[in-house]
Amino acid sequence: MARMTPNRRREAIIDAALAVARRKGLAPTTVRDVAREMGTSSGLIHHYFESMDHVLAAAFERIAGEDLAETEVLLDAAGDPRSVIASFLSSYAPVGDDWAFQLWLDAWAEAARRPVLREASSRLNLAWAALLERTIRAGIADGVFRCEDPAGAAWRILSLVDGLALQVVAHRNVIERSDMLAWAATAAERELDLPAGSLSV
Amino acid sequence: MARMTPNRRREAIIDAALAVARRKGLAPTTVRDVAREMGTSSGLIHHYFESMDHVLAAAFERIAGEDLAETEVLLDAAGDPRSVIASFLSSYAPVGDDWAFQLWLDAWAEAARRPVLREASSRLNLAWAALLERTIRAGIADGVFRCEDPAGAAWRILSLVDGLALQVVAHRNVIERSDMLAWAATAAERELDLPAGSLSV
DNA sequence: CCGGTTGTTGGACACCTGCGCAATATCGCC
DNA sequence: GGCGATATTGCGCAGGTGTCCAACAACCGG
Repeated sequence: MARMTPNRRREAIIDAALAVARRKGLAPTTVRDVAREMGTSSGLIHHYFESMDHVLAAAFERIAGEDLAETEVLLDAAGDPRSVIASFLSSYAPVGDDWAFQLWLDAWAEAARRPVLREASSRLNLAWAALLERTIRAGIADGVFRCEDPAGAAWRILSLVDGLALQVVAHRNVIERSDMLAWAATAAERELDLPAGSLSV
Repeated sequence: MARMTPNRRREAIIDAALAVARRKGLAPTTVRDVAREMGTSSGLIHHYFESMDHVLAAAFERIAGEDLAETEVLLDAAGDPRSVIASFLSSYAPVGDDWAFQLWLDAWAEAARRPVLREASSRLNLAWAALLERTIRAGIADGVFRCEDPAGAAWRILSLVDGLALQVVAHRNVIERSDMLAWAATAAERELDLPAGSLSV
């Protein structure tokens, strides 16, 4: 295959790993899968990554990091903290056969067995909570929200949304996306002392 | 190995599978692991189970079902719905190197790839939500709780607790067990219109 | 006591896994 | 243009996986 500079090749490997992981999940993605996806040999992957764990961690970090960055842009763009929370909730709710959240499920389960993945996953989860807390504090400063414990509220909202999304993705027939949205909105409104219905679209 | 009646052998296989899964998680538990744990040959397992997926699903169902049954006894024993909720929360919070909740993480992640496991997992999750809803309704009838939407409240409390426990188990350094307990109690008190602090021990 | 039913064995099968390494191909540089 | 550096190959290695099946052994009814 065409020779690439180390940086470009690293990115290409992560891209390929992500493409495969989107299709079949993080845990069952193998070296050979990634190589085939790239159209190269499998040895190449070990030339750039210490182990397969590092590849998977990098792939997961890429997609989760992108989602996080998008939401951060959203936060800086929209001046209104309430609409930031509202679109946070609706963007978090999985649509259709959404494999992005499945990657989170895989990451959480595999964290116990793959230290590198655990490191990435915990760092990204902390970043999400921090982002949420920042938004809440901004809303309090604006006088839109009222909340005694922004850090706790952030973790409660994030964990609730994780727990709900988990049901939607893992068991397709248990919770509807619309339930998730309604329930998450209700809880967030209570956390931030907003009038009922002000977070629903 | 000593010959057993079909029923006893089936149970023995599930016991052994569970013992292994407790140690290394659900996904990495293999036929040979279970056979070695039982002290028998691996062929025996396929004489009783259609596939390895069925073994794992049965093992998961056993442990999750037991936890559920224990909590159901708790509910029937303690007449006070508030103390039922309180002990639900504290029993849900993982202690130490608790691999029981790791089995839930594995089940949720593997649900997408193992239909039999998904079926068991979704059924048990529904049962947990139903149990919680029943407790809430009992509390409303007793005049202890006030809650407009018992079903929604049940799913919100359950999902929040799942989301928090997930952080405790998957990333050990992100959330402390004490945080989880405090945050879950706060949220549940709001859901059920209880005075702040009445669910903490 | 003997024959048939059936629990149990242990290895074969085909396939997959991550990883390492000598050989090869392709690049930039002098 | 040749040379050194290095990106890339392709396969081998040791080990793992679920599943299947002929053979063996223990039990139970006749």
